[in-house]
Amino acid sequence: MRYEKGHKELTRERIVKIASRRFRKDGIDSVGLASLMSEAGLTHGGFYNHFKSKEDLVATALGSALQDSYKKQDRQTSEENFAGLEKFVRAYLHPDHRDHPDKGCAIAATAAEIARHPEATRQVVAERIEILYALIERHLPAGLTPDQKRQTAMAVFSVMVGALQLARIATDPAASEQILQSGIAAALALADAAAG
Amino acid sequence: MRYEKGHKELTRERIVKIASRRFRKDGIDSVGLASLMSEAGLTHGGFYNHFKSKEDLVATALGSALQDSYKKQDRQTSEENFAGLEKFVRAYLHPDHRDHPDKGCAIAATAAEIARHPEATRQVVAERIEILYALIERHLPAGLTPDQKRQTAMAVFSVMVGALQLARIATDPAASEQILQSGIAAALALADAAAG
DNA sequence: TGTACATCAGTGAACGCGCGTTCACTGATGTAC
DNA sequence: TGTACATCAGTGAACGCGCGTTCACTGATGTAC
Repeated sequence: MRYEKGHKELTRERIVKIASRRFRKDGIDSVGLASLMSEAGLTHGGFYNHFKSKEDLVATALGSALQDSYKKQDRQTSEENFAGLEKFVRAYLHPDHRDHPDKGCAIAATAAEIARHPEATRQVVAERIEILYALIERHLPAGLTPDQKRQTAMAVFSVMVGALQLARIATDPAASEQILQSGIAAALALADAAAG
Repeated sequence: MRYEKGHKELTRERIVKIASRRFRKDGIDSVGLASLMSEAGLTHGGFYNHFKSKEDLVATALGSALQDSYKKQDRQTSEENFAGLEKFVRAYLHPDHRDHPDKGCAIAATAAEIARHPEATRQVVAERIEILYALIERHLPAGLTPDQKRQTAMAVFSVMVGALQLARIATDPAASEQILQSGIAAALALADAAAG
């Protein structure tokens, strides 16, 4: 049957939103198209009206998830100074984020898996990561050269991603908490050291 | 048919070695038991003579991969000082390691996936990570308290894991190289700052 | 030393199931007249 | 305004395939006598 104008676009957005949550929760490979479509209230046959392949959806959903993360972070930590960076880092390495990957950073949730995907998908993600570096750089001292800023932003994000993943693996709650804390301290120390 | 003494143990070790390589190369979920057994020159039916489930193999193979990593690192960087740490960090964040996950660190290759596995599996991995923290701590200045050492070791390893994964995602070779360099600089700065 | 038998690592077929992808079909709405 | 028809998002069955797991069977070797 024929549907009202805008109906297809809404359905597509619904699929992308569900996929971006499920990929972060269960990993990309584990999520089947049939279960995804059924969660969207559809049968799986219609998937290819919206995407040319699963890989197409993967790139779209990861890109969307990362864009949403930035919007959220930007709203919360708009101050372009060290305090803003501290808020950003503390929110990222908060137990809430550790315990809810499905609503969190898609990089931390799928990094190793993304690395095994085709260049086209990695390119989409790489572009979003560039934006994230830029977002971190905005909070760094003005005196630094662009290269120093980029270098520091990369290191800060590396420690954030690594610490979150290690905290998620840890079985001992105290050890997990300590990893988060060490990540916060390290990220801030790196940003601070770059300033001095 | 009946086999010579020690035959079964050799077969088991062969399966574990192949699994530990394949899990790092392709991810845990993507590797099927049939293809694993066939690579070991066996049919898949015999798998359950050696392991009680795929999950059993996953824990065994990850534990084995990590143990092998430590042996290798220990041989290469036995100096218990900053120079030893620098060697360790530079080897970990070397392009060779980035480009050959199948022979590298199992944490960096599967971190987010491990976090989704049952507690028993995560426990095995968590114990190996503890050993890795201890290995890093041996290279830190003697003056630090045990807590300071642990905190620093966690942060150093976090930045190593995060940087390696981000370098593997990057599509631009120069950006990938820069991530590795920023990780090296950051890991050493963190260890150095802890000393001062 | 020679024979009879128990052992058990590995075989190969089968279980039900989900995978990504294709395709002929449906039918309410938008469009053309 | 009313009728005829084209559109196309979504349906549901089917494709070949691989998944983890189970199980009755094989047959060369080790063991007992």
